[in-house]
Amino acid sequence: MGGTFAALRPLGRSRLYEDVAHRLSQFVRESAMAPGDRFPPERDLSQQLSVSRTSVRQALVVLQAQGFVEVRHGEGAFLRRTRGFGESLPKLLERRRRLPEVLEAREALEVKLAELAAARRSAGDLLAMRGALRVMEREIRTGALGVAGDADFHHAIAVAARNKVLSHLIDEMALAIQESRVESLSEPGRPPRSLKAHERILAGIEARSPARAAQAMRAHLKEVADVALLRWQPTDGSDGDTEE
Amino acid sequence: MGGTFAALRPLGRSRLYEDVAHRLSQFVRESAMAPGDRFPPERDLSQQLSVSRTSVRQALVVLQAQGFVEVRHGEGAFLRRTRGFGESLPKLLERRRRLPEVLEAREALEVKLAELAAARRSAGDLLAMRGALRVMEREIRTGALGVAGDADFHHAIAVAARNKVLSHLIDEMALAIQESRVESLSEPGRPPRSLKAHERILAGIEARSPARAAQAMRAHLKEVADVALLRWQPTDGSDGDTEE
DNA sequence: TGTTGTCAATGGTAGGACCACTCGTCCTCT
DNA sequence: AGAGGACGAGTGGTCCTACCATTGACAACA
Repeated sequence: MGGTFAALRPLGRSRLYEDVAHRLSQFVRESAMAPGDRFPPERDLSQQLSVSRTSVRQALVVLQAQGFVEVRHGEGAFLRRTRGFGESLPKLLERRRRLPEVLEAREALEVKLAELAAARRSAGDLLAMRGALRVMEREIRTGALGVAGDADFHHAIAVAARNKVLSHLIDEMALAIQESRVESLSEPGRPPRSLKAHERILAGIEARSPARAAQAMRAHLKEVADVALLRWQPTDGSDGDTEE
Repeated sequence: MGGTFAALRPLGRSRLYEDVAHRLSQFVRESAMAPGDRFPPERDLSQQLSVSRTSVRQALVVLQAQGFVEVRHGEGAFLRRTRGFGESLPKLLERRRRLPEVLEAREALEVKLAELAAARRSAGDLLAMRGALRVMEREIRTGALGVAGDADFHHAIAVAARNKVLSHLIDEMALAIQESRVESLSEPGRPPRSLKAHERILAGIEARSPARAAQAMRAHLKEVADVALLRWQPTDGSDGDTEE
């Protein structure tokens, strides 16, 4: 195939509204806007950036969905918060190298979820968890990795924790976590031990012991992290981010 | 003023693209779409929903920014994940009554941040934290609550933790946390004790002791939660959500 | 058989028209 | 002079239409 030429890489054009959003984030910084301040009118932005109003609006719609701006009909668009303006989690997670950070965040959330689940779980929640483990067990017995049962189990815990905010946060990282899950369970001999770990977590939740459940979850994720990190550390070194 | 009539409440019209996004989430559920499946073309959706293509596109842009769909030029829009489809954290947090959930999520994240900060903080990070506490101390001395210094301190910890994913998650909740911060510091006698708690956290981070830092943060947030919850519990009872 | 050109399907952007909401201004009536 | 209301400019919300850009499939061709 010969050499790979950097100049001939895919060229992946970004969407215009993303560029606009990026420009707006620059504007926020450079003009030292503070929360509550108003943005220039859409028509002005459209003209100054030489793009259609449509594109400006799409950018604003995104920024609003992310909670960075608030658009009020008849009044204008206002800055809500400055920190991390324009950065979205999906974008952040798509850039690889994030593995260690994802695992740390996952631990923070899932340990708490397990703790809460132990305190609040209903009988139905336990049923869901047991069902998930049975699925995982059957998967493993038939030679599969057990990713489906694994995912179901953790999700059942999230449900049992009765906290939509935490559930939402873990869902936001779902794709990235799924990757690390597959990664981890692909390690020879890992699935059965993972199943055992899950059973210990379940035991803690079943016994309504937040401390035990949390501890078991922490230990479980610690193992996952160790397996995953061994694979990714060597490739690492610099961060890979494109800072300005 | 007489009685309040539910039928005459502000009428707050939602934006059309939000309705469209909501319809799409219904569609995802009812048609039992699975990740990877393709949505109908924009033009079709536009016609079937009797809205302009513009509105459909805005909805898709939002869903894409939230990581629920992936739109590929020339191919179509594809479902990425199903869980929590269409729900956004800002929307979730705007609906009040979320206080307890926010505090639980905050604890999960900040305890981990403190732990990581203790392991990774640089000398500069310590400077930032001390600076924040000095600001808070001066605020209190001049009769203010110390919210600015408080916020700065926690942010300095997030920076020192060197984890952009966790930082991003905490930033997403920044507004809601700020509310609880004000709430908490408004309690008579609270600011000075909060300052003391911060100093204990700083001591743990300074000593590079993740365990102590985490424990101090946990204790601090426990106090915050106790103060806040006493005020909100009475009003509580049902969840306040509008489930279908 | 493999290569290439073509075309239909689909998303991306532009521009203009018009509607809806907000707020300040100015006029009118008392 | 003050209160109330009419009006209009500014700004976001939606629609429509045309056209560009990318992709994938299929047919035509060598």
